[in-house]
Amino acid sequence: MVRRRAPEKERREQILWAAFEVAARDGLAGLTVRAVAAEAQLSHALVLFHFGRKEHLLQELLGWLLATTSVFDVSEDVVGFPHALDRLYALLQQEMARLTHEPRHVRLFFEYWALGARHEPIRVRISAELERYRAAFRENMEELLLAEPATFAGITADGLAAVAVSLIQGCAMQAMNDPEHFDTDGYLVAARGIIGQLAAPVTPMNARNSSHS
Amino acid sequence: MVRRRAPEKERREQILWAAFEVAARDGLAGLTVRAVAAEAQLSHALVLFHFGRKEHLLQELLGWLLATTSVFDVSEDVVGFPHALDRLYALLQQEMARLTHEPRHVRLFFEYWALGARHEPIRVRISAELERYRAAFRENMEELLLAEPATFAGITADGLAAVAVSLIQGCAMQAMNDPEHFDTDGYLVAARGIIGQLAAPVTPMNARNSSHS
DNA sequence: TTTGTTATTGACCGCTTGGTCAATATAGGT
DNA sequence: ACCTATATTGACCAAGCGGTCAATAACAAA
Repeated sequence: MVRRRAPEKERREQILWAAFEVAARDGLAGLTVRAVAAEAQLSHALVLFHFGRKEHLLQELLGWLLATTSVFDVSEDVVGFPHALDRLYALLQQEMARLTHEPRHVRLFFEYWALGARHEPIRVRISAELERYRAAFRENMEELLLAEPATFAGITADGLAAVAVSLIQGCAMQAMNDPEHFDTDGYLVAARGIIGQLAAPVTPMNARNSSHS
Repeated sequence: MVRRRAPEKERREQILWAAFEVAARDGLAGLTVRAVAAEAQLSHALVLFHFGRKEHLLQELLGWLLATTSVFDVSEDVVGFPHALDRLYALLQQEMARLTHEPRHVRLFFEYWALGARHEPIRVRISAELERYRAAFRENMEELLLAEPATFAGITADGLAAVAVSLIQGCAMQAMNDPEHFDTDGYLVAARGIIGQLAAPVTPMNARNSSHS
């Protein structure tokens, strides 16, 4: 009926946003060309005109998701802390906060992860993103390892970074589908406590054996 | 063509197994009534005859998955160790091994988790399973907390159990889609190292400050 | 105004899906 | 052998899917 022409770039962004809305609401299973078109109030033929195939839309939505998600703005808030341990705390807390502020992005990421099992190009991109995620922690972990080489004999920075990523992913999985029953604060405290044991500077005050012997 | 009558229970199990094969191969998106029927070499009408609706098949497959998956046979191998920490090690290692021995079960569980976001009855069952999973660790964690209450001030057994579950889930997510690039052993060593810092019996040999001062 | 390019649409196609149903073959009790 | 139960099937249906295409409206350039 009412037709308004729009430049290609603008339309594509509009359609991608609509695709995200649909995927966030109905899951990737509900991401149909027609549903996206309805969300954007366009004809479904126009969506295919701009993206060629649904497959392209699916892949570009993943690109949009990875680009849009505010991953690891490590810069300002985190860098301030002098100690590596404090930066790790801040990093973890920041990521936990992101899980609760952008749950739809995180959830969609998990869905793409599952899709990646049977879809190689998507699997590759998801793996790369996870690797990028670990890399953001690795630097920090190397500092921790250097501080106390004897304690961490045999442990690699990669291993520790992977563990850090697990802490975030695992919290997301347990909390997202059951937010009122899962104690996110208790989780954060426990995670922080564990990390604290990792590399707390050894002084008489917090030395472990002060409570024994 | 060749028709053989089978008692209801037998047929249902046959169909459920076929459903698992299909879901493991093609994902829940590929779990169609017809695909299951083809896998079981039956007509698709027969599948609907025994399960009524696809919805029922989907739910019963989840039940089958949770029942079949060899979760937490804590009994024999683990109970043997006298120290809580060793039992925790064994538990973690056992679960890690399960991830690699039953990857299809684990992957399907993740897919049900994602589906649970828009499907309440499934979400409820998944949440319950995760809770059950945490409970298996909680008992162990309480022992650790009792051993050194000062070190873990403010930390709850629930929080620690959730962290333990995260270690397993996170490892699965990072490793499953990228097994040759992810260092599972390094992960396990790191996780074990972290836990070791948690509550290792304090002796001159492994006391942390032995490398300092 | 005319012309040419392109964004947009509705109609259409072939295919797959979940689900129903009458017809039929099978087994067990008598 | 007959009869009743039910397990099993192929045919059918409406709905929704991705994708194609000719027709058309909007816009910029001439």
